[in-house]
Formats: sequence, C-alpha cells, structure tokens
Amino acid sequence: MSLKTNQKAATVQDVARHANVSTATVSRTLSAPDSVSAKKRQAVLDAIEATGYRVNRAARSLRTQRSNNILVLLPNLGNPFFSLVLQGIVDVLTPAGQSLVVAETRQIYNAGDDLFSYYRAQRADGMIILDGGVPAESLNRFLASQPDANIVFACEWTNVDGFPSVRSSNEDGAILAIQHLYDAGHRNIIQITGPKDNVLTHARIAGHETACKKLGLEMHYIEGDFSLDAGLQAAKQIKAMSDKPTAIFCASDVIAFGLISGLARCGIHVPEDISVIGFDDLEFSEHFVPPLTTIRQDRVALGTTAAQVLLRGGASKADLVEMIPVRLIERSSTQRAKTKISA
Amino acid sequence: MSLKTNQKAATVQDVARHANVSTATVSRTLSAPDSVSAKKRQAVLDAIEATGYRVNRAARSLRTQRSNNILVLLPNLGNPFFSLVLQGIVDVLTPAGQSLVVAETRQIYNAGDDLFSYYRAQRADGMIILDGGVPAESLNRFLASQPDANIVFACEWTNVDGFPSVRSSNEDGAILAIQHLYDAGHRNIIQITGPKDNVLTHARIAGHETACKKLGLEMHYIEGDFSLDAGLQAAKQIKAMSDKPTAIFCASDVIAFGLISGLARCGIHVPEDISVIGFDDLEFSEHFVPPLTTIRQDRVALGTTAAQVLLRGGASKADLVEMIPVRLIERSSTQRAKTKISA
DNA sequence: TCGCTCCTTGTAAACGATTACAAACTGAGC
DNA sequence: GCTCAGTTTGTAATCGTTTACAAGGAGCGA
Repeated sequence: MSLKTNQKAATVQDVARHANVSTATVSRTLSAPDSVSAKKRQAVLDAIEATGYRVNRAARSLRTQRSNNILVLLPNLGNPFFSLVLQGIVDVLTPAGQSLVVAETRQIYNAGDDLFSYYRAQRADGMIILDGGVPAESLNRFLASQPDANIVFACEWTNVDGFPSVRSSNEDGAILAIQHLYDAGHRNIIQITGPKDNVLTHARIAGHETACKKLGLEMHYIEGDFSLDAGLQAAKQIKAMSDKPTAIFCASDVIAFGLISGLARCGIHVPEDISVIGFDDLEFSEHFVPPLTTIRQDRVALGTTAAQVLLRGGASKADLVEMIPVRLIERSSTQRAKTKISA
Repeated sequence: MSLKTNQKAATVQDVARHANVSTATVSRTLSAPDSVSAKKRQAVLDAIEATGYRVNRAARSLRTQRSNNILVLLPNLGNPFFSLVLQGIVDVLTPAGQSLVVAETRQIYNAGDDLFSYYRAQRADGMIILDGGVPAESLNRFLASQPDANIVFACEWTNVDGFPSVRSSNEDGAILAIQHLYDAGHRNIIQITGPKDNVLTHARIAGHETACKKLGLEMHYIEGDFSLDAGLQAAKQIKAMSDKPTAIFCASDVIAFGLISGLARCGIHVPEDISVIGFDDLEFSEHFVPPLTTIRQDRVALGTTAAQVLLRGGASKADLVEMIPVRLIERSSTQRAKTKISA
C-alpha cells in the first residue's frame, strides 16, 4: 500500500482509471473475482495496492442496503460477566466481516428512544440482545413491523414469542447444584435467588424445585438480586436463623462471594460450618478463599453460538432455543454434611 | 410513530411529499430547525411522526463524510478490567450521538490487516486505543498519511510521539504503595511487575524506584505479567528465599490474588507473615480474603475522559497527557511489620 | 464466412441523504 | 407602487458504491 500523504481517500473511480478498466470491473474484482479475466483482475489488484484503496462502507451500505454492523445490546456494559460473552461474539463476527456496535439498553431509553426505533435508526444487519428486561411492547412492535428483523437473545431471553435465543441450561444447573449438595449429605438447603422479575431467576428456581421434588426435600428461598450485597444481606438473615441450613445454593457467584464474606464476619466458616455453591464460574471463583464450588456457564460459547445463529439468519427459526450445557465445578466451598442425616 | 407494516423504510422524499415541502426543508428541519418557518417545521415533524421516518445513516455518512462511529480497540475484550472503561466511554459517546464500534487488535492482525488500513476501512470519526502494544510502524503511518486522524490512547499508551493519551498516574500509584508499606515499617519490599515490554510496567517500576531512592530502600523485582499465574509462580520463588521480604507490591490486583493463594498453599499467611498491596482495585478486591489493600484506578473516569478528549478533537493537541489520579485504598492485606525496624 | 452461444466488459441508474445556489417571498422605507 | 435587504424555500448536484442491461468479442460448427 502506498504511503503517500494523499488528502482524500482513493475511490473506485481512481482505481478504475489507474487500472484502465471500468468501475464495474473494479467492483466485480472485489465481490466476484471469477467473473473477471485474470489479466484485468491483476491490473485491478495492482491499482488497489498502488492507490491504497479501501471500500467506502457508507457508499456500499447505501447501495446494498446492508450495513455489515451487528448491534449488541447489554443491560450494563460495566458488568464483567459480559466480557467473555462479547469476546465470543467478536470471535465469530470479525472473521465474518461484520463489525460490532455495542449499546446499553438504559442509554437508549434515557435518550427518549425506544428499542425498535433505535434499531431502525442504526440499520444494523442484526441484533444480539443480552437483556431479558426489554419491554414486551418494543418487541411486539418488531414482530408487527419488521417480522424479518434478525434478532437473537443470548444469556437472558424474553417471554414474548418469536425470537430465537441462546442460553445456558439454567434448570439443569440448579438441579446439578442441589444434587451435588444432596449427595454430600445435605438435607436443609436454601437458595439465594436473583431478582424476582428475571428469567434466569425463574429458571434456576424451577430447577431447584424439580430437584427438591425428586429428592423429597423442602424448598427454601431468600430473595436476592445477583449482587454482592444480596449475599451480605443473606448472611445476616442466616445468622439470625435458629434452624440454620447446612448448605446454600447461590444464584450467582457474586452472591456467593458476598455471602461467604458476610458469614465469615459472623464467625460462620465455609465450608466447615456451611457449604456454599455458586452459579457462573467467574475467573475469580477458582481463586476465592475458599475456591468456590459452582456451576460453570460457558460464556464464550454463549457469545459464539449467538453470533453464529445470527449469521445463519436465525430469525427465520423464531422458536429456536439453543441450550449451552453447564457443568458442576467441584472445589472447596462445599463439603460433606457433618450433622447426622435425618431419616 | 406509525405501527404500520410497511416493507421499506420511509425516506426524506416520503416525508417531503407527506408534508408538502421539498427534501431540503425536511433535511433542514432536522439539522437547523431555526432556518425553517414554524409552520413548515411543524408539518415536517408531523410527517416524520406519521411515516416513522428515521434518517439513513449510510446515506448521511456518504454525503457528510462522517460516520458518527467511534472505534474502540482493545487488546482483549475478555479481560474484565476493560468493562468499566467501556462503560465510561459509552456514557459519554451515546448522549453525543456517536455509536461505539469495538474490535480486538489481534483479530485485526489475524485477518492480515493492519491498524492503519483497518481504520481507513472503518472510516470511523475517531478511535480510542486501549492497547499500548500497537506496532510503531502502524502508528507512524497514521502520522505520515492522516495527520488529522482523531486518535486517543487510554489506559495504556505508546512511545510514538504525536498521540494524546489518558492514563492513570501510575508513578504516583507506585509511590503511594511503597510509601504505605514503608510507613507500616516495612523495609524489605519486592515488586512483582507486569510484562517487561509494557508501558504500565515501566511506569510502575519508575515510581517504585523514585520512592525507594527517596526512602533509602533497595529495589527488588520479580518479573511477572499481570496474571494470576504470575502471582502463583512468584509465591514459589518467595517461599524458596532465605531472606524473605516482609511486604510485596503487586503490579496488578490479579497478581496479588494469585500470590496470596500461592503463599497460603505454602503456609505463608497474608497479612500476618507478609503484607501484600495490589494495583487496580477491581470490584472483587474488596471482597477477597483478606480484603486487598490496593491502588485504585478510576476506570470509569479513564473511559469518560478519553471519550471527551476525542469529542473535543483531542488529536489537535497531540502532546496532551491527561492524568487520572489514583488513590490508596487501605484494607486488610497489609499490616504493620512485626520484625524490628533495622536502623 | 455466417450465425450462434458464452464470456467479459462498460454504461449509467440507482441507493438516500446534504447543501450550494438561485428563486421566491416578505415587509420596510421612500 | 417600487426598491432593496433579509428570510424562506426549492432545484439539482453530489457523495462512492453496486448491478441491470446491453454491447463487444471469442470460439466453434456448418
């Protein structure tokens, strides 16, 4: 490529002139090389090299009606949970020649816009939504007005039918967690849940119930919200209980961190006094003290799969639900129940 | 806005027809409302409402030669350190009507592209680079070919002159760390550093040296790389030392996590046996066991400031270095030295 | 050589906005 | 009513691609 300090970027016209061909031939060399004779093709490639030509995406978008942009919508960009999901998305999108545009749901609504309108304004080729809290009204508008919009939910999802989704098998995860505790002899188990209007919360409670029914356990919950603080608060409640659980299933690793810290301040030690299992398997969980037993979500796979579904035009399979398996990662925050097993 | 299931999006022509004005008037209503009479303006706004018109960004970009896209380049999207920086960036960019396009340096190079060429292809209005490891050759190309390119480095920076940068005061941070340990009576201090070719590493070593010179301490280093594993490896080395340090300054919190875990496995306890101070103050650091004393970087401010510099056209002040202050967060991983203070 | 097909190539019309320029209108001052 | 300046409006060119269509040329059989 040329290093010359040219003010304005080379256009397809410049290349054509340079190679002594028409603009159509230049364009074809790029999009359908086989339809151009070897001689002209080489001339065009040389001219591109010489002029430092790069296609103007705006012009191409305007003409082809495709932006080559994929919009990713997050509830909260500052939440480190999403970093590996984004990693997975970009791993698939970049090689496919798509650029990744990120936005936060609340920024859009703060600007007085709504999702539907924002999507139209961006004119992205597709959208991955990582936020299950999008208002149903916005989504119904999509279905009514742009039934062909290419949208995939990932991680979280929505109860509005008509959108494909990629998610961890949350129920299975909860079942694995309860079963693991049961197998270690625990019979008095509490779940500290996520926020009550969240789809993940419901799924993890559903799994919990399934497991408890099967195993003949009673179900106990403390309502939380996936945050550290929820764990700290729960620790206080547990300290005050007369009949303490022997094991706690936290709906997120972050809750577990807060809980374990909180319990330690009350003189309750994990896993000696109480076993704790988390959900997510964050980078840190392995290095927490004690290393956290947890249910691993494959965040990169969530991202890559969502991107693949999108590229394949997943919107046509509106009922698609792609489940990413989770697995139990056994570490040191859970141990065999010390108290005698009742019954 | 209309809910009708219209196939193709409304254009400025449709709005003009609807409002019985020319396309120029529609365009002016959007970009310079004051230059349009109140009556026509209202007619246009009504027509926009009725047709559900949204400006076509590709067409606008083509005509105005501005994309309203800002490119953010990261070394590694999966690294949760950057999530709050991105948060800060988006907090500023979205209200300013700019979209955020993210890409990873290595993806670009994997694709056989180089940064300069990629930037031209994207035709972004500006770029925030969070990766100090960009080859000098690419950067010199920018300066030679597009001296007006709007580029800001954030977090990390480059030794190539000519680019503004926003960064934490890393030297100050290292000085604060050493001073804190000194004040607690420590005289035998080691730093576990970042990777040796990194600008942050150099800055934190420079601060360390400044402090040691002032305080009359010897300087000791173990070379690391900001990772958990570096901390674990360092723990082994320290265990094998006959004259052990009483305090360790880790160039990142993540190193500190690994170090503390590693030391614990060798029966060396923090802070009882050795004090440890980190750098970054991740969300997690407060809840580590023990809660980590560290130097806090204001990651959100790094992002917002970088975005503001960019929007102000910071490239014109190529020598600008915006320093974001750091501060000492004292928690429980450091304590007063037990051994007698020598001299 | 003619006529036919098949492959390459070029011409020119989109795509949907912005904006320079000119035309039309307004009202004030005489 | 006429002139002039100032405001408002419209016309049409332009941004840089892609692609439908037509035309030119090559190859081949008769």
